[in-house]
Amino acid sequence: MKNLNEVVDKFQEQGYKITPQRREVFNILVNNKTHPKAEEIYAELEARMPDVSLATVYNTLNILEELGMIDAINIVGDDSVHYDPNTEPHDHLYCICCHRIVDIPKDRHDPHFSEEELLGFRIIKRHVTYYGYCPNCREGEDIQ
Amino acid sequence: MKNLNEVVDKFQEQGYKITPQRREVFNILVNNKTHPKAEEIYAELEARMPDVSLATVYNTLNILEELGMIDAINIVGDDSVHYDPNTEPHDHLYCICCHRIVDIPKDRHDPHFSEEELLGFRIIKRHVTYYGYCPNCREGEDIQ
DNA sequence: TTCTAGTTTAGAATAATTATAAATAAAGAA
DNA sequence: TTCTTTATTTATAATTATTCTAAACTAGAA
Repeated sequence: MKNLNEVVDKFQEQGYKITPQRREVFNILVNNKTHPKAEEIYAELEARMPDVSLATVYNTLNILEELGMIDAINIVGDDSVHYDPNTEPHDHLYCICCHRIVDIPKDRHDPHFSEEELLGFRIIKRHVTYYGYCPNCREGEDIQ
Repeated sequence: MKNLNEVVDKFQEQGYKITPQRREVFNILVNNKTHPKAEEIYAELEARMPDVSLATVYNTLNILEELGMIDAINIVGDDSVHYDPNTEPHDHLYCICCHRIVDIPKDRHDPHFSEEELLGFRIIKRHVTYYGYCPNCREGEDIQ
């Protein structure tokens, strides 16, 4: 999800209508690096469209995921799904302390998976998440 | 969780009592390779102890996790937590079709992560999950 | 402008998990 | 063994994230 038009086109192409609510969700997600959950997107959306419903957010996210425009991420110890508008394969860092999710630049580590078969499985995608303490939360390091 | 005594000792060492319910949960988990969720453990437990409560299962699992005797796993598209009594670092394969989780033998792939720092994060653990179709579900391959 | 099918909305329903508080039982001490 | 203390179990209520429902609404084609 790099730009609005790309998403709008894909929606229309698939017979989904473009509503102001959906357009605003798209705006929130395009180039968003924060890996928000539905509730967070709803909070931001509600600030701009007071009468919007949470169900609409879920509905839009589900379609976006189905169309492959966002990825769902889940994190051990966090019971809501986070969404990532960057669907290029990349890994994540999660801070156990402040609960941030951070992208790991693709070139940065572990040359990325490219097999399409493993133990007889036909592989579709791979999720890699590192759990740890982010630079901010490491202050006073020896505490944790 | 390779054997009962190991778990029983650790519980007592930490001041937790050993009840028949807990002992039975341990039995279900020791050497279990199926990555069960609470509900599944409860079903098996109930067959042996009809009056047991689901809350006891959750309570026991939470302590086991806190003591590092099992790991929680979560899977995109599956909203319950699965538990892995094998706490040696290893990766997972998940079948999108039949929802099985399978261990990837450690030697089998991707020499395992050993860094303890990445982008300023102090890393505690890493989760790697491959999503795909297992050998059984691949039959009639071109369907999916 | 009209029409229709898809969408939004509020609220109910569902599912996984945690919290509560009374009844019970483990395990150490007498 | 029995007593005592404190943790545990149980049933049930509460909570949280998400999905469902059905009536009201609207995008977009004709």
